[in-house]
Amino acid sequence: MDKEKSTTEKKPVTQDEVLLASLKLFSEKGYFNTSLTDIKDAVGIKTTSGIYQHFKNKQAIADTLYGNILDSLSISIDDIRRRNRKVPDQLREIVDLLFKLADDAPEVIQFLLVVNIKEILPEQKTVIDTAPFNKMRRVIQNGIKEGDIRAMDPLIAYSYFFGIIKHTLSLVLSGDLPKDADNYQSQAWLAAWSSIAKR
Amino acid sequence: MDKEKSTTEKKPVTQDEVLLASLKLFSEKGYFNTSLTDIKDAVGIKTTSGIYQHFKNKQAIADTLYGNILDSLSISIDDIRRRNRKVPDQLREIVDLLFKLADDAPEVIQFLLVVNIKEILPEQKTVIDTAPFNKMRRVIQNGIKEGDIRAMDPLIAYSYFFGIIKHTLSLVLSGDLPKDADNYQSQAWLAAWSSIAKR
DNA sequence: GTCTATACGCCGATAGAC
DNA sequence: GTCTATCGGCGTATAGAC
Repeated sequence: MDKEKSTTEKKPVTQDEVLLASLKLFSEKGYFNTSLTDIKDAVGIKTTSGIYQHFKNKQAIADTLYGNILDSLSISIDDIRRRNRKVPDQLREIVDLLFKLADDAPEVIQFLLVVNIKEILPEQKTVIDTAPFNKMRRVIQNGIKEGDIRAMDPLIAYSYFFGIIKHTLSLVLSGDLPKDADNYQSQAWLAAWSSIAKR
Repeated sequence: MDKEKSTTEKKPVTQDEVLLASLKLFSEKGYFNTSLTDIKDAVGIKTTSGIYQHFKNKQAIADTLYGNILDSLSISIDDIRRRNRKVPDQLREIVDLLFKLADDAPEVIQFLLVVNIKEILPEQKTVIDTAPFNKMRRVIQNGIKEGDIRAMDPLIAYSYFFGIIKHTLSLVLSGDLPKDADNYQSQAWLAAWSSIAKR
């Protein structure tokens, strides 16, 4: 369980190393099953003290982790919206992104979808009140206005569309769907889009 | 959910009282944010010792809670399948049940959907490997065989159908969708069913 | 920035009287 | 079955030397 580095390497532990190791552990075992001792081991230092150089406490790690992930997601979505004019294309690329992340950086998606942020950080905003998710809702709102998506409460549309996407990703991450996310993407996109598209 | 304990008994704390209080706390604050002290307070005894009369440890509480909920769900689904011959009707009634529970016993749905059982009980089966969920999958399999549902991997169909249902219920439970679950039911059912129905 | 050392609160859990 | 009392331990966090 402990990954020791028998090699003697100097380790200036950076903030990013701590974040990376924590993300991995949190997504594998859960926040509450991860102690600072675990993190310190994963990072390769002898005591937990080094961690406190970068973070006030354990919560702060989860907090910045969460913030970073949301920020990067937010930026990606901005980029997608800039590059695509039509709403269906925008949504399609967002789905692309999420499925690609599920294969390439599963910890990120795991953290986003499975970890219950309210339980860890009671003061944090609900996922749904964060920048990237607001942007997704705005995309959907535009889709309704432009007539690509059926007239309905945007939040409901969001719920259907991402319900299918998230649930599929969840089953992939848990291993219940055995292949890579990539294999389920186009089908899932179609189902999700059909559930809100004007017919 | 609970075994019938239909009385107004006096002081002695029953197993069901502990289960009920724990369910409430777990679904409100999360398993790890709930201490035995919290449970003992909720139950109205002075020390945690009483709890150990009924349960070996804290995990055992969550374990039997989980088992009870799954059992009762399983029984309900059996009942639904017995009363309805056609697959769409069966699914419709399952959705009925889940939405009704979300309004009448939100803790139960919260526990089922939001609580990550693997984090609490690493030895437990995935939700998807439990009796009630297997039965739901079997319903879907039948639907495919009988031609009501499109030909596809049953697990994928499950993912789409319940992705929409679960996500909608999640948003209701979190308060992001402001009204009672009841208000979103028929629309959600239609979207979920359309996502897998033969067209 | 990393170490040694240490503090200490909280929680889960047990023993034994009533 | 509930109480009093208590224990061990883990996990978080700090102080201060290097």
